[in-house]
Amino acid sequence: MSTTTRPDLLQAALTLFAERGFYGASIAEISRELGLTKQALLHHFGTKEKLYGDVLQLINDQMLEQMEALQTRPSPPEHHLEETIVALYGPGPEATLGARVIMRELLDNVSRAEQARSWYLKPFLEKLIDMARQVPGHHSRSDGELLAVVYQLLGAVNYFSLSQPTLLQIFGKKTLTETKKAFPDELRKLIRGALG
Amino acid sequence: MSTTTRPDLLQAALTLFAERGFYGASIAEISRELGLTKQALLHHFGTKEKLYGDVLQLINDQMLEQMEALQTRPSPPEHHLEETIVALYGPGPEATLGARVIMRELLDNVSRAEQARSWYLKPFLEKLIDMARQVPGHHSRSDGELLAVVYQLLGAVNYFSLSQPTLLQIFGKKTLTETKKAFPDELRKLIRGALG
DNA sequence: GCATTTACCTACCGATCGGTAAGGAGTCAA
DNA sequence: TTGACTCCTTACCGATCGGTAGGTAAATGC
Repeated sequence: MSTTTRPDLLQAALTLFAERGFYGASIAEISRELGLTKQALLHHFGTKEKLYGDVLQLINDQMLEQMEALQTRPSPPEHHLEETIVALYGPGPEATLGARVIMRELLDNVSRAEQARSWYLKPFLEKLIDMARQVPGHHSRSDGELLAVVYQLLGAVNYFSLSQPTLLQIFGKKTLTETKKAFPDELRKLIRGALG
Repeated sequence: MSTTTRPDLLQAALTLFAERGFYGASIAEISRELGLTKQALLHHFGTKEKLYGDVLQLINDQMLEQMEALQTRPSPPEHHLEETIVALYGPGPEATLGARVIMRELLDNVSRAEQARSWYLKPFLEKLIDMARQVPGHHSRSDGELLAVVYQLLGAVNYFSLSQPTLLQIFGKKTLTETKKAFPDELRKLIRGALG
């Protein structure tokens, strides 16, 4: 097995799935990105669905890796969750590629046949729920209640990240720069409000 | 022009665009939903792009209508924004159809050629920014800063709404019921935290 | 040194995509 | 009665979709 082709194809697939979605990105285009034919891609991944599954797996691994990197520095639990959420806010476009794919997956797997893929997200969400339960005053809350808290925080940070290109078109560079600058501080205020 | 066909087609298109996205929903399937041929649909709307534009227009009209309905009851400004955000939280699946299409539009118009459609969202966002500025302590803040606040609140409510089908698969009915029950109260706590 | 596997290719498949052409059935006004 | 218009049809079109079949050339294993 070539040591570079497969990861390169995975990265190209991640980018195109993020930009155009599962239906909008064709395997011909993904492979063309590297000067290959779609049959080279099918040789490595079998089907488009399997390629997509591998992309989701890659994103999941990267997210968990990032979370564990943060966990090495010990800190009070409420800070820990706050830092984890804030860390999800990557202002650059390439930082949000994974978030875009996940958002599309959340939207799509309602209708697509194979739905088992949503389970890729479970470890990540459970880790966040555990973190929330460590916060003073939340020890005895149920998973469901904590999921509400966690998901609102996830939405607050992710929704904006995904919308940045569109917001740039609507409001222009100057306003969006102000927004990006104000975002982390506002986000921390919001997190503390939500955690009581 | 038939008075029922066109709105029916629009509604079917809205549903399918919400479920499968612009690329995933074909005009053949949309029209088949109503027992017509795709040529009947093309007769009414010309092209798929135009149909999609009309769907966005419909969603925009409905959202502004809902906002104006809330505005009739006078209330202190911080309550007004809070109620507007909370009202966006519709637990049912059909209530979030518009939000799904908008989310897909936010994701897609990065790559699609015609980007002018994102302007459909501008009046809605500007109205929210105005509301935020009425809140005590926020009178002198810039549009960009207020956009950060508003967008975090939008994300907090919308991200969960869109994710409900997936969360049901991951966590099961019992946990999700807890989450839905806890959601509005947590949301209000979060909003008050964000607005200081 | 020979067999197998890997990594790609060209050629092709049926299905479906968005869209065009042309016309039929019904309504309505002149 | 005729012409115009609306609504919707069948019959296509070229392009592209995901995927299969079969082969080649190079690397790898024994």
